[in-house]
Amino acid sequence: MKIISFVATCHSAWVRVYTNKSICKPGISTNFEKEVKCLDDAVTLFHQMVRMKPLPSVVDFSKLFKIMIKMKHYSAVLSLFRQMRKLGIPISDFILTIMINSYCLMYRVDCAFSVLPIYLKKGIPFDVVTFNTLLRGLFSENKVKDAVELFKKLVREDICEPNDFMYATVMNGLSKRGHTQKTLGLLRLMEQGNTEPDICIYNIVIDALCKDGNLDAAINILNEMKQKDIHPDILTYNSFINGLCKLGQWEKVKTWFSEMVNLNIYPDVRIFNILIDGLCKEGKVEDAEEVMKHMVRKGVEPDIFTYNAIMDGYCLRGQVKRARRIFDIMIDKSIEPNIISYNILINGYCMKKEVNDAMQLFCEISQKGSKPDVVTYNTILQGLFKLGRIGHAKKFFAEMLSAGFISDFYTHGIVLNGYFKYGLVEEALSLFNKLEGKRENTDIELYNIVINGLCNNGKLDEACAIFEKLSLIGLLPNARTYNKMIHGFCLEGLLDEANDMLRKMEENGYLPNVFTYNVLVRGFLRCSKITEMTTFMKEMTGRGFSFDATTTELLVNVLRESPSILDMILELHSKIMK
DNA sequence: CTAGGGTTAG
Repeated sequence: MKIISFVATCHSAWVRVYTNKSICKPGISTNFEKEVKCLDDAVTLFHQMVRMKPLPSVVDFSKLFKIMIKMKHYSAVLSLFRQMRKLGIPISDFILTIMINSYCLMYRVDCAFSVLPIYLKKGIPFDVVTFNTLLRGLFSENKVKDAVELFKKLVREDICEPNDFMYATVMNGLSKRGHTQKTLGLLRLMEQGNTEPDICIYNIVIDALCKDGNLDAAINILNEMKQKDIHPDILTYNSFINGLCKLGQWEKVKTWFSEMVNLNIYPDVRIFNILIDGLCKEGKVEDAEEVMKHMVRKGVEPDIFTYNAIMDGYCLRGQVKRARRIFDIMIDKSIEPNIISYNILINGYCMKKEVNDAMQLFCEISQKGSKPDVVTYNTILQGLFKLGRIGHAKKFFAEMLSAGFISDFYTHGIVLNGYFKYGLVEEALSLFNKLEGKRENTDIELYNIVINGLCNNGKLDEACAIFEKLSLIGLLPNARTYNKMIHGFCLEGLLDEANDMLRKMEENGYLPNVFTYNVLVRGFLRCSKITEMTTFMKEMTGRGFSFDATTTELLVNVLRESPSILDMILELHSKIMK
């Protein structure tokens, strides 16, 4: 059954159960929310409030600040807070937490810590919320080490007893930054302590495992949770369905979707978006559009995520014109495109080498009230390098920096790769040296690019020197690093050295993969070392790897010259085919 | 009135 008819069936089942229930939002209506529409309103209200006699309570000030934070006027909140203190208006622990949070939301966790002395001065005790807010701030600036240290300190020195909120903050911070095992460790720690993990905690762990593609482990956690009589909710299903979509396991997606509906969990726009995005990434954009029509019929309105996913789906298939039509439809439905919508289309144009259209759209962004971001620049840079428009690319990179954008890891990768690809070794190394000087050289992938670039430009010695330097910087080579080095040795016909590198790779726990074998086979092939080549080919096919296009082409050429290896090739071929 | 979990682009 197709996904769409399946979704439809599930949905009708749900609608039968729920049609009579009305969904009511909890009413958080305050007078403020209606009155305060912009920053000016908030400031005006604040000045009215401080003149009132008697003064409004600290709760009212908190409410006002909360609204301002919602409107993202963080620095204004801080400035009003300073005025409050100057006027001698009493403050509370709530207000102080709001200040800490404002700093954190501005990515100024250092300033957030400087609020702590005010607690001491006013005799307000720290509580678990104070530290929890600070932990969130640390994570949001990717200061994982500091966050973990603070958390450990709180526990070790008995400064505050972590509650479920704090565990959730730390676990979410860790899991979102790839530390799935540490997240799992904290779950186990909780189970030993006084705080019982709740559905939120389990969802964090399950989501991390699903994102890693480790669905089996996620299911184990789900079963543990069920044994404690904690039931999965829509977010749990979200994680599983997302994980299954990414693995392309559509049959299982159906099973989980139907299970969810049978539990009377109503699919919302987010879970439909996951489904739609999964279908689009797999090239099934028509199915995705069907799902979208279905959700509209059921009263779930598509949002910007829905449209962006479908646009990306068409772009990935090279149908930028259709993507553009979706873009226009979205605007007709009064959904304002965001920078991601533009980036998707720009990427679509760049993939088709239509960089002029991409540039035109780039110019439209600011006219339409949006702002380009680093992704926009990276996408266009990549497009320019792809077309070999080096001069334009250099100019665009310079423009990006002078416009105040901070180049990121992707930018550096794109520019370095581009320079090396067109033989601009000097420029590449000059940029690389700058990055090393700014200590922006903490990612092994950056080194992989440089090693690869040097090898491809006949500078094997310099590549070796950089490879040797890795341990000094404290970076561990990964499988790609070894592959690039092996590739470099093979290019120079240094097959013994390539073999040594392969040994090192295995010693450090990396099994040769499909790239390693292809590179080695090509290396031996080029040097007509047929016996060695045969050994690798057998090992390779034995592990289920096949030859890529470049290797196949080389093989065909070699066959013309030495037909004697034909038998062996046919034998290996039949092994791969079965 | 302060804090926690799910979807998009390079």
